[in-house]
Order: sequence, then C-alpha cells, then structure tokens
Amino acid sequence: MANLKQVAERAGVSPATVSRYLNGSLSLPEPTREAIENAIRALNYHPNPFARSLSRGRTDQIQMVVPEIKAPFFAALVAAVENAAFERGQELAISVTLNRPGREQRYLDSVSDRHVDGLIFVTNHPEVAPLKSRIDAARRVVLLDEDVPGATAPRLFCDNDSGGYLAGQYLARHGHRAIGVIGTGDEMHSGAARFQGFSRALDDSADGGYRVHRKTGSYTIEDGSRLCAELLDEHPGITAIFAMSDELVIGTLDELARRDLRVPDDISIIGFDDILPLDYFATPITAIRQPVEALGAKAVEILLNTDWEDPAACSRVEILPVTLVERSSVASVPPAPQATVQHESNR
Amino acid sequence: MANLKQVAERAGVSPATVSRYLNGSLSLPEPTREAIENAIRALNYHPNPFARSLSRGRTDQIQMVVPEIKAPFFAALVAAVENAAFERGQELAISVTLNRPGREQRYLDSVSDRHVDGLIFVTNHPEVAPLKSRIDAARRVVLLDEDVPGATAPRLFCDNDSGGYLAGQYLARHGHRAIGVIGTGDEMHSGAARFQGFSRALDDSADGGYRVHRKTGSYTIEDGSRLCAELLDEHPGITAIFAMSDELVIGTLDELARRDLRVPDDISIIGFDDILPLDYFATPITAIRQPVEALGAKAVEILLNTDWEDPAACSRVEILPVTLVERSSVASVPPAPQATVQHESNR
DNA sequence: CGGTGCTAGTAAATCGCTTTACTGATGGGC
DNA sequence: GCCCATCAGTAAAGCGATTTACTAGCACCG
Repeated sequence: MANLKQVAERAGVSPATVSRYLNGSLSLPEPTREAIENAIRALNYHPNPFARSLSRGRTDQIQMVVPEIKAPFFAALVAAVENAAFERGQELAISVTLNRPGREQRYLDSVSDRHVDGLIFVTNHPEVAPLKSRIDAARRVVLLDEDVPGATAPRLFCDNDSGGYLAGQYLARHGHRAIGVIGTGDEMHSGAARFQGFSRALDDSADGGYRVHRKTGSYTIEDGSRLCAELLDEHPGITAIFAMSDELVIGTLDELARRDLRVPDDISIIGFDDILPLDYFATPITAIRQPVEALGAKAVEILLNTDWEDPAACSRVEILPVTLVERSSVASVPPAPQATVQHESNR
Repeated sequence: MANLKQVAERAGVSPATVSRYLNGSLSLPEPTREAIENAIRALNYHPNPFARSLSRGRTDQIQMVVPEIKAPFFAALVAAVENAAFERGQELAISVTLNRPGREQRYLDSVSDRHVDGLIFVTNHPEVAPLKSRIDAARRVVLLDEDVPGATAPRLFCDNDSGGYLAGQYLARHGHRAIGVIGTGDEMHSGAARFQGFSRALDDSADGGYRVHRKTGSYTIEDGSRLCAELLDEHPGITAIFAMSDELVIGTLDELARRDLRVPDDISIIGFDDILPLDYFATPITAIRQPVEALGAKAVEILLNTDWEDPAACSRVEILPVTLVERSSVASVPPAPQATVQHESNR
C-alpha cells in the first residue's frame, strides 16, 4: 500500500509538496502537478485516513446512535442522515442500541473514545437519567426526534404539537366528537406534544363537547393492537382514532380488521410519521407526515455548523414543520352526534 | 484531551509501560497497576483510535454496503450485522447506495481508501458488470444475500432454492394447481434460485398438471401490486400466489384488497423474507423465513475468519437454511381442480 | 544596486500510540 | 561468589499524514 513518501519520491518532490497540493493549499505549475498525478495513479495511492485524522485532529466522520433500525421511521431517518452526511463529505457511522442497557451511554462515551467529529443521538425511551450528564460531557451531540430533558445540546424535532393540532382539527372538521388517541404518554416529549396539540385543536373548534380517550404505550405494532383493543372495549362509541406512529397505525388496522370494522366506514383513522407507504394500503391512510429528509439534513447541518463554545447555540431548539397528507381513512360523520355517542362518559 | 504520555507521567512510568499494560502484553505488580489505573481515571483518558489504527495497521472496523436501508429486509440485515460486529468488538460503518450510479464502486474503493478491515457487500440489482473487478481488487469483501457473478469473494446466501421448494411443496400439498409467482427474474441470483426450487417442488409432486405463471420485477411494493394485477388479469384462474419478498407480499395484498379478494378464501398467498410482522396482518401470512440474524452473524464471521491468501476460501459459498412459517394465508383447495381452472392455458 | 514580492517549493516537528529490542536489579542455585 | 533467570520496565523507531516556518531563485522597480 503506497504512501505519501513513495508518491513524492516518484514524482521527484517532497512529501510536503504532495500533501499540500492534495489539500489545495499549494498551487503548482503544470509539469509538477502532472508528475504528482502520475505518481499517484501509478502507485494507486490512497491517503491513509487514520494518519490524516491523527494529524489533523479531525475525523470527517459523524456518528449516529439510534435505538432501532428496523422500524420504518428510524430506518428512514438514518437514510436521510446518511444522505446529508455524504453530501458534506462526511462518513456516517451508525450505532444501534436496541435499547440494551448501557449501550446508549457507551456510544455517547465514544464521542470522546472515537474522537468522532460529532454525534447525532436519537432515543425512544424515557429512562434517560444517566444520559444527561454523558451528553453534557460529550459535547458535539445533537438530540434528534426525541428529547433528553436537561441535557445541554442543540435539539431538532418535528413540530409534534402542530402535527397533533392538524390531526385534531382535521377530525373535528369531519364531525368526529368521540375520539381515541393512542401514542406514548407524557414521559416522552413527542407523545406529550402531539397530544397537547391535538387537544388544543379540539378546544379551538367552535362547538365543544368532545370526548377524547387516550391510551398510551410505546410506538410498536403490538401496542397499537393492544391499545386499540382497549379503546374499543372501553369506549365503543368512538368514531375515530389518532394513532401516533406508523407502527401504531398498523397495529390499529390489525385490531380493527380482527373486529371486522372497516376503515373509514365503521371507524376513521389518522396516523403519524407517514413513512410506510400508506398510499398502498387497502384503505390509504390519512396521516401527519414527518419531514424525515429535512430532519436528516438539518441534523447534519446543526452538527457541523454549531459553535460548540457558545452556550446559546448549544441549547437551541429547531422545529421542522409537518404536513397533513390527506387520503381516505377519515370519513365525515353527521354534524349532530348520535344519541349512542351522547351518553358515553368522559374519562 | 489526555494522551498516553500524560497518563504515563502521572503514573510515574513510561508511555510504553502504559501502552503494553493496556494491551495486555505486560503484567504489572499491583502498585504500578493501580497507579496507572488511577491516572487513567483522573485524566479521563481514552486512547485515540486513529493513532492506534495507524500504529497497528488495523482498524477494528468493518464496513457494510447496502442498497437501501428502509426496506425491512435490509434494515434487519444491517441490524443483525451490527449486532454480530459489536459482539466481536468491531465497529460497523454502514453505507447506503440507494442504487445511485457510482456509489457502489466508490464504496468498494473505500476498502482501500479507508483502510477498513473488510467489507460486507449487499446489492439488489443486476447491473453489476463494473463491480466485479473492483471486488477482486478490494479483497476482504464478503458478498451477502445477492451474487455478483464472476467476482472473487466468499459468498453467503440463504437457501433460496430450498425456500422456493418449500413454498412450492406447501402449495402443492394444499391442492393448488394454478399458481402465480412474482419475484425477480433470472438475472438476479435470488429470483432464479427461488423460482427454480419452486418449480422443482411442483415437478416432484406426485400428480403433475401444474400451471405456473411467473411475473418478474423488483422487490418493491409497487411491483408487487403491478405484477399481481397483471397476474390476475391474465390468469384469473390462479388460486395461489408465491410472492418472493415482504414488499411483494404487501403490494399483492393491496391489489387483492382493491379487487375485494379475500385471503385465503378467494386466493392463497405465501411470502418470502418474513421480516415484517406478518403475524399481525389481518390475515397472518404464511411465508418462508430468511435467517436474518444468522446471515448477519455468519457474514461477520466469514469476514473475520477468512484466510484471504487462500484462493479456495475466497470462493467458498455458504448457504443458510430457511424455514417455512405456517400461518393462515393458504387455504386448501379441493383435490380435483375446478373446470374453470382446467381450461386455462399455460404460458 | 538594493529591496520587494513572487514562485516553487522544502525541512522538520507533530499527532498519539505500538512494538521491538533492550537494560538494571533482584534472587536462587550450585 | 558467580551465573542465569526472571521481573519490571524503558528508549526509540516507526505508522502516514499535516503544517509551520523557512529558503532559494528569479523578476521587477525605482
């Protein structure tokens, strides 16, 4: 494996010259230049990135920690970040925690360990107490998608609140009055914000009288089925369900199918994420779309452009807008609610 | 950021001692040992991995190139490899090509570029002509899941042929005689092998008289719908469909739903991959399960244990068994086929 | 003719660790 | 008392870049 010195020798110049030429800090006359290029080609020279990093004290590599990579949202997020990183000449090292205890901490440490330029951190569970101090220590960490309360780091979320709002508004406008909501509880930033926006939308709606039944769990298919079942058992009068993730939508659909409830004839459903090809579903599912591409691009941008000495920059929160993608899983219900719905009790 | 020298100074020994102690090539008496450990803790020392790699000429990092990361099978495969790599103390760097021209080549070059210990290469398209020579040049490449014909590299596949066989056998035993198959064409190793096994199973079946209608495309939801539609339009008599990937199953289901065909009452379906939670589907889908975990583990093992000087080892092909996971998407049809099926023409 | 400014480079220190080949001291065996 | 092991560690040469601070040579200007 050829090195700089050999290239320099063959080109009849010094290693410094080759290095500086390659890094653009030296412009050379044509003949020299050509000699170098030839030598490089002849020896099939590839700079050793380790020597490079060692010398420059910089990596050109960013790391991303995700809890999961099979879940469509995370897979898409990783793809988006990879893309953005690639565009900026950074390599992406991906680490998957599978929520195994200690893995998150371990990877966070690796910012110092691996002397990586920075880290994009995505979590999906609330037990993050030991993370805070490690994030603070690591610096050069961007929190993406989910919060770690108290940690000092720039954050990037989608507009969960307004996503919830859009969903609520949409259901209200279609005449739904008794609605089930399934998602995470308030311990998760996303679940709290989505639900808050959702509730506000209903409050803002001219005619009050809403009953919202919330069931909380994790963003999994299993919980989607389970929570949907609970919802239907306890509140048979609901006419619509807001499911806060693609997985929850799938789980909900399964449960509805199991009960022979048709969407949207028997019950309406509106989702969140919109990563799975909901268009292709038997009933195309209306959902709030997360701006995954934009999230990935922005996360990389923040990571690379933040001035890590500036405390203000390190606690900045960026919010990206979401959109409602209308399909056909929400039906209009008559403006005057049925009696059967009426006498149902509020939680 | 502390370095070896500082640790050594603080512990009152030489850098060499610390280094050798840390690498286990020196056993020290308790007091010295303790002094070093204390110094490390006090300075929060983390060895610089670049200096390490530079010095040792080794990376402890393996790279994986995948065409896609959103597709469930690839996401699962990446997760499995990550896991296996982690277990062996290797970092995993993941690169996603999105089938953009040049990206695969570029990443292959990076084995030399990044001086990575090795690379696991997964592709999903047949235009691989320029890849062959690059793989040969890179050495230390394992071909996973899909073949690049002619390249010199160890290969690891699931038993596509026997997967096809199992599917064919299962459908035959359930009395299906007119069957649609959708998958990739023979230009892809997986598509060819799965179809071959499938056909052989039908041939092996006691009572001949099968009609198999094959439609080929790529492993996507879109193609699943499209090919299923073509199949149903051209061969309305088919009683079962073998869909060669999760995506194709989804696409097929969508198309069936669109036509109000129920699974398995109106038509049976058997899938391949079994990564998506098919259990949770409205009709749980019977499918051939790919041993994703095992594929990941084995790929890493091959990468790390192959003697790259040995030409025999470099052209070894490893095949992992698949299993049929029985659910409820395949119905039995009466042993004597209907007249309507009878007069349908073979392709 | 001296000074200034280019051009076209170079020498050498440095990044942080690994590793080979040593050394000095101590203790045991005969 | 001498020799040989063993123990406990060290000095120094890499690994392959980058980068700072220089210099030699030349042209041009006034």
